[in-house]
Amino acid sequence: MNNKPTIHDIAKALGIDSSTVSRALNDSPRVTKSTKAKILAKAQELGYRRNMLASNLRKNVTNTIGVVVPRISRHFFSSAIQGIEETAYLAGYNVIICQSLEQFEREKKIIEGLVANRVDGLLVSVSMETLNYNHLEVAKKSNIPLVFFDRHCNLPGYSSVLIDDFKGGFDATEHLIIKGCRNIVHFSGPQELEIYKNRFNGYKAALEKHKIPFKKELVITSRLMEQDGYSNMQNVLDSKQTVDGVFSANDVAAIGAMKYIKEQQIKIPDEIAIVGFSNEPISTVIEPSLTTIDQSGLEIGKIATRLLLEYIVKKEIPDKGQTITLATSLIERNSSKKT
Amino acid sequence: MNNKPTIHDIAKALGIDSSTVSRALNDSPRVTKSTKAKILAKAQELGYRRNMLASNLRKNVTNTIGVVVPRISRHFFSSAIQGIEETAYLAGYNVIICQSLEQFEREKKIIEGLVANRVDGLLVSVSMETLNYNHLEVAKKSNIPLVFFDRHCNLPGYSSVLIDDFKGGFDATEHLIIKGCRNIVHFSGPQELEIYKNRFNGYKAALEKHKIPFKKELVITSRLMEQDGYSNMQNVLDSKQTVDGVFSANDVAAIGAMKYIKEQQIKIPDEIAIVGFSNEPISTVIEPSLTTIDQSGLEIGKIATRLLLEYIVKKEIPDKGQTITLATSLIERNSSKKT
DNA sequence: TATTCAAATACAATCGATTGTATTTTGTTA
DNA sequence: TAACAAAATACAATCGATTGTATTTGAATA
Repeated sequence: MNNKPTIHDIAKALGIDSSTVSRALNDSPRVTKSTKAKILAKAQELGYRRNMLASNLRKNVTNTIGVVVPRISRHFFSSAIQGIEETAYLAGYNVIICQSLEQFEREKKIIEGLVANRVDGLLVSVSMETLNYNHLEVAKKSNIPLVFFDRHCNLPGYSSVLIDDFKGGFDATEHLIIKGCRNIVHFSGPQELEIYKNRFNGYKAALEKHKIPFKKELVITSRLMEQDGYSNMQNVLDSKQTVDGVFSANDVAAIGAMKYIKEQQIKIPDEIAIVGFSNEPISTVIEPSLTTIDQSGLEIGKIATRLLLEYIVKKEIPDKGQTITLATSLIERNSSKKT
Repeated sequence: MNNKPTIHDIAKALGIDSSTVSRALNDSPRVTKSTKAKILAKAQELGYRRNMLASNLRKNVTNTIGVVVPRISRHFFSSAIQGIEETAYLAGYNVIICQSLEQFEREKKIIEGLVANRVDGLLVSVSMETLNYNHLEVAKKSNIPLVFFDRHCNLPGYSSVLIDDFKGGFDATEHLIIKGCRNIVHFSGPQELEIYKNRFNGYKAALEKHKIPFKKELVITSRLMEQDGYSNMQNVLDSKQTVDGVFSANDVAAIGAMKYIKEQQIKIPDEIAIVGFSNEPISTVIEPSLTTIDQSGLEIGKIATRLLLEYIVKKEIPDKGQTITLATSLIERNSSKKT
């Protein structure tokens, strides 16, 4: 009772060979229907469960995809995970979800662990601290295909599924300009991450298009937590800059900024209009509701998984990766609804 | 290049036996320092990574804990996961996170998968659809210890780490009563789940203590999504009931209700006061901010993991489980701040 | 009934690491 | 230097399932 039954226990109980049991449990045509029935009944009776460790070791496949995201609690990532799971399960794959919590060391350990556990593929959205890519090369050396989604590394030989951050940043900024803003603060994230660089470039391009001079003192870089948005806003207002608009590279920091602005009795959007990025559910709850850039996590997850599964099935990692870019859309709400 | 190096490759390259390599890589005292150094260097050179499948199969241990939650995007669960991960990593265990999305079938498949992959233990918070516990018994039959957290099943032989839902429900309701409410609606969840039953019982007990007659038409059961809160509120107001308070068994439904109430230009808290449950971050963002019951996900995760690790280390599943109940606290915010 | 061939099943190696036991090597002592 | 204990290493079985090959079984045909 203590030890879990194996195919050998079933074989012994029926006086047959374990290979036949294995084939029966895998519904092989090499076993006759009647013995299959006997084996299945005995398996049921003994409460047999296949030991996937042994099976995977022998088959050198795990039917498992490892997913690494910065934080599962972010709506964007949890919907990406949902897209990943849906697609993976349909293809018969399991998914292991891991969060780096934006820490490089954790990310590194996680990837080493997933590689040691021989996942068949990896879907990665890197942390804000990831400047060095050796831990990712480990996967490649182990012949494990890796697809980036959303937050990628600019490395040759990897595929990525991204959203059009440049366009998103551009649209957000231009929206504020059209609403009449001329002094637009931008909250950006670590510039090592392509997504923040691109959103920032979109911001600059929109200013340029509308002949508004770029002022670097209006760009504040942080890790974009709620507290960062709050204190960034405080700093920029304390510095006596003229500010009539804020484009934050994520919603969470935008909400932090709004909390500070509201405390100061400054009117949103009339005195300062605000646009966020990601369309977190919280952006519909805050008052005024937050204008933001929508990015479909579900879709990015599905597409990235499909791409990864292609590589897994073909058993080959392409020499140069492909990049798929998904469109974003601006969702106008009250935080920018100037007349 | 195609195949990953094994201990045998290292052994062959150095002209020694693979058992020595294995011992060296595990830092066994049975291997001399100089050979250890040679082996480590060669392992490094070949890019060796231990195959955990083989190792785990042989050792009959995976150093992995499986976690099943309804939804990773809920703040309470993502902080519980953080507590679980912290505790587990310190003890040298990995964590596999899975979400049932409140679906029984998914939960069943997930648990079967985790059992087949021979996790060393399970931490489970059941879905709203879980009425039947056979899939959980499977774990016990496989000698895998299982600890419930937050949402448990009333099964003998399992340990649980819970919060004091009765007290939480009682406090929430009494708080509304003290604020002067006499017609308090309660949004409850599926009664099969102990947590909702207990919150409901707390609600009834508070009414009773204050001699307010219980009216069953003021209790509405749903799955407590935001949309449910919205339509529950609509229904109860349309039915022309007198309502001056709402105690929702979670924050998300409370927020749905608030959206409807605000649309109807009814004043919160003066005409209707509201209390939620869970202290989701969103409850500080909505206006008025939501009074709620705080439950520490981090703590519940840590304690449940410690308990599970005890069972894993002792290699025994106790005949009768223990139940640990954590205190809750009411956080008063503006949605109930009547004068 | 003997022969043949296909279907069903058994045998045995294998996946990669671990570990108890056996053997060899090393260093120490007489 | 021979003898011996201790240290270092080699041998071989094992974890549980899979799978190519070999053998047996059984049915059909001559």
